[in-house]
Amino acid sequence: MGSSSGSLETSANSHPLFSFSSFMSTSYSDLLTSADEDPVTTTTGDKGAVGRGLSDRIAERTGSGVPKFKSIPPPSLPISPPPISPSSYFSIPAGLSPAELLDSPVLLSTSNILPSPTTGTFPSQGFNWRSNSNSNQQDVKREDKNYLDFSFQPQARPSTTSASMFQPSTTTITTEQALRGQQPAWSFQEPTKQDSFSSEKTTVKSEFGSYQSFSPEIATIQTNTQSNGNGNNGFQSDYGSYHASSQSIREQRRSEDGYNWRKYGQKQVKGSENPRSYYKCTYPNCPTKKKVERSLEGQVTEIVYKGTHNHPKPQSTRRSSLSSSQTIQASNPPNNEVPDQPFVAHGTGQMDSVATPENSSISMGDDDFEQSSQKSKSGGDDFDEDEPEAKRWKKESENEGISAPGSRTVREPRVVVQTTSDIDILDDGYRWRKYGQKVVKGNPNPRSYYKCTNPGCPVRKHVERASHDLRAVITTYEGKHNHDVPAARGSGSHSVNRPLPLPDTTAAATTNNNMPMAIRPSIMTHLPNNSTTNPLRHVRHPTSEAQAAPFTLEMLQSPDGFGFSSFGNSMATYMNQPQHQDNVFSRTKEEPRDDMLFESLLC
DNA sequence: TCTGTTTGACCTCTT
DNA sequence: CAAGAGGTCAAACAG
Repeated sequence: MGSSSGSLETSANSHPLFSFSSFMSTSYSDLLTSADEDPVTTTTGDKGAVGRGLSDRIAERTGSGVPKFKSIPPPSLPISPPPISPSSYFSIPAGLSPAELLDSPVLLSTSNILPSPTTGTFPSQGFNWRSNSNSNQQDVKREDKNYLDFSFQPQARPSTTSASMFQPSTTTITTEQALRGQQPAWSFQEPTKQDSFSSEKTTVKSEFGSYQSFSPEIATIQTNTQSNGNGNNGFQSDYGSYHASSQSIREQRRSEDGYNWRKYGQKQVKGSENPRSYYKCTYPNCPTKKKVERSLEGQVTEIVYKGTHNHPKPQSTRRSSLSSSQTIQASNPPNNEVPDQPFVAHGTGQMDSVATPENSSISMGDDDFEQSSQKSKSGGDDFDEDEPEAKRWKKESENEGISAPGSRTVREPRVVVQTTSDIDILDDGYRWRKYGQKVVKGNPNPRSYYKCTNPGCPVRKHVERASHDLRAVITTYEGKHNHDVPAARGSGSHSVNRPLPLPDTTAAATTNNNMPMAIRPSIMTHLPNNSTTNPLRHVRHPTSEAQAAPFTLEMLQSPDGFGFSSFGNSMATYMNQPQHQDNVFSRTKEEPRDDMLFESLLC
């Protein structure tokens, strides 16, 4: 994985498997038709089927149609695309689990994705994201169906999936964040077309909103780790093949992420109209849990994982096409300790169709290909998952201000998908356990609260995105580590990549660009020249010598506009927020506001 | 009968 | 210390 984001982007531009510019400047029908006709976008290898509708292909392969799932929403839900609001970032289609997006290669695209505010992790994966329409939704406009048939081929990269490309312990990935990462993944062919892009942003949102008209169950995220986009490397997704497997609907619904979950509770949380459901992994003694918030439309609005699976992904017949899965995993022996599953190549729209980033494996393709994406121990998470403290989920989130209460069809589309593990190896080298999250006054963005997991260490920190610029991540430290930086887990290179100690936290608070960039090993693997090529500059955290009191302001930004610039532009556009290139290139101009932000945060 | 979901009650933690 | 909120339990229920 020697590919830097630069090379990736270059590749993407050279081979715009998915040209966002064209995407934005043409009708979706044209685009998708074109995309379908474009051999490059054919990732299944079944080129003959590409140009046809999903339902056709399914019908052809299965002799019937798209299997109906338990929770197929009413056909053609007349959910109009949410109006764009300043706080609207993205709308996950009702059927397309945000987690799927989250776990989809799109969101894990390396080139320009924002790292987790806490981990600074840059998941990476070349892929194709193929989302298809439901044959059951015959009344859905063809155009929309075509749209759902698009492919993302954000970047070209070697077919080899490096285990270290992934960060099993990566946590707290929000859809917002992930989606921003997604944007640049759409291979912006011509930065000069940003204006047109901007002008189309509404369309983009609308189109995504149109997802809601589809049954999520048919959404297929197609993953392709191949660089050429021909999808011949075996890590392919094919909806038809996937459904050709004769697994039961129930089984599909239950274990889209490869794990089996049992719902053990549901609560109506304050500040949200969405009920929160609690799930446990059904594997004996597996401590993994997840909680899922769904909108009234059934749209997943938040998913928070807790814990790490202590078992391999179930290899039961419940999984589709076991053989393929086994094949993949044979080449990538499952980490029993931390099964991986970052991607769900084919989603059913069920919230179960998600993968825990910290335990992810690639669930790819027609045969439910699964590939342990993180075989290195860089994210091995050798922590004790069962320790008492991990038993709690403390105030994970309060999403007031995130979703607009009282409105079903026009609720704030900002979907926050959080995936957390109990303990994170953050990019500062220390291990942190998230113990809470809250939306604080003055900032609509939730603040993640972490504490150092080292026994007796009092250090805590909280991380949040600046209200004025989501690319700005503010990390506030409290206390001083009474221990050294823990040894890297499994990766000898980890220590090498440890963040450079900051002389003091003030420096950290004021540094924005060109700061030493601490990148986790996995990142390093594909961003060898991260200091210059990585689009995201995540300022280092203070070390044990410099955390006594302080606040650290971390800014995610691109000093050179490389990669990230397109990200910034795209994101700003996508978010429909007036933060364009100025923000991208002139972060320092906002520092005064950062001070103000701090003040507000301290209140 | 089994498995999973629902839901009210209870527990724990934070404020 | 109390109140409120979130998380979990477990009996009842459904398929």
